[in-house]
Amino acid sequence: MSNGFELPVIAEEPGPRADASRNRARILEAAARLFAERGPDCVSMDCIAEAAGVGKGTVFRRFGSRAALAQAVLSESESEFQETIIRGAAPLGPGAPPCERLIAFGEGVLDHLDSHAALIAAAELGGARFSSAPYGVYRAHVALLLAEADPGCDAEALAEMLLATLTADLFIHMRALREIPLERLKAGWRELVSRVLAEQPAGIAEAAGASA
Amino acid sequence: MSNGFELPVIAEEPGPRADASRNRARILEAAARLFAERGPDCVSMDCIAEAAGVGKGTVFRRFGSRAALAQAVLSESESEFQETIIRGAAPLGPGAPPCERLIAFGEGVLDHLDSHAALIAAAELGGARFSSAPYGVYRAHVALLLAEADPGCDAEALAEMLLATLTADLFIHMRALREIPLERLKAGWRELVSRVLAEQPAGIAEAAGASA
DNA sequence: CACACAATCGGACCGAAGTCCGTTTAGTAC
DNA sequence: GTACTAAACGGACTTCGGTCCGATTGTGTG
Repeated sequence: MSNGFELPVIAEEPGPRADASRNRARILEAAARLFAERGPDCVSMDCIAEAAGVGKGTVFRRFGSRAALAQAVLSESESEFQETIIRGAAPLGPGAPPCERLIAFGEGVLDHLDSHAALIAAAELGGARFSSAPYGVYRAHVALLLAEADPGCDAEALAEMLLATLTADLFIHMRALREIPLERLKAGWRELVSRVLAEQPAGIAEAAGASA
Repeated sequence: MSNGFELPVIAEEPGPRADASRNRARILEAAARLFAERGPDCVSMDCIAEAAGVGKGTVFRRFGSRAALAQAVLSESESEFQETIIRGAAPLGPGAPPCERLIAFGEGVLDHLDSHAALIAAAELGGARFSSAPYGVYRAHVALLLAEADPGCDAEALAEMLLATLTADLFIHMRALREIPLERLKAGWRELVSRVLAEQPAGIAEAAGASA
């Protein structure tokens, strides 16, 4: 590989080729613009490829699928939100009691959905939701808060169930089809979380569990 | 339309043509068989049409979409379950207190998912879940039980949120990907419902709601 | 600068859902 | 039995997500 006189080659990361990263940026830009202009449902992948000035194969090689492209378009606002959760001010960030943080978290997600519902729905298509990076972060965050607030509960399962109430599909159904205003959804979330984390009269689940 | 001597034509319901209903039955039979044999994800609509001995156009004219066909295949076991909920024995049917009925309902849905997850997932594709007949029944049922157990709550919103924890997508994710056993999912549901319907220390949601 | 090679490109291609429309047929009236 | 019509039929067609592979090009080397 090298003789004694050259600089040692330390796992030289090749780095992406110039045209590759340029095309990646072009595609993201075109996708973001078209999604915003016409709505994600009215933009095909061919269309994005053409607008970006690349072949369709390139779009799929870079992003793998339509859902993944939508996730990539969202990733900026997404990391911003995650940053606020992890290092931001209370009650969203650390400092507030877990119940309040959980409430603030759900309200934050609902706000996020309110601005990008269609795009987030596209990013969650076909089970992509569960394998996405943000979902992993959310799951860990909610489970941690639950465990902190009530060490006796099944935080893993409850976290996943609580997150199920914050999907884009349900949000769109509630807002558009059933015409429930955003504020009522937030109130519903507060109600749900408050009840889940209220002090439990001992042994309720066990007593009712007889129906199994 | 008629002279005075003929029998009056009283909004004569035409009824379906013989070939139409025969084809409908054939398609349902073929779809049920193929879905069961190969799994819903490995059966195309062309394939079902061929197996039923009809053209693809006929399949779509009868059922409208893949999701709707899956719903039709499920409808028998579905109505059975609904019958049990409405007129069956307690705690699933009437007679038990609402909290226990709600727990039994969720456990019943989870059992249903355990036997038909893939097919139910196919039936819920693309927002079809919310517009399906069963979802309407479930929503009304859960909202009624919630209102009965706690007249002060937002039963509509809570019902929709609780149902969100019983989707096929989440079930498949929890069972297959995260390897959570059925019994733990049921325990999670019991825990969730018990907490939501436990006696509320007054004013929790309002106190916490300051984070909005 | 010429070369080599690996990474990238791009568009032809594929399978599947859903639509369209010319053709066929069940049911009815005579 | 014949004629008529509304309904149903069926398969060609369109669109779209995703794959494949031969052509192209960026980049490091001598």
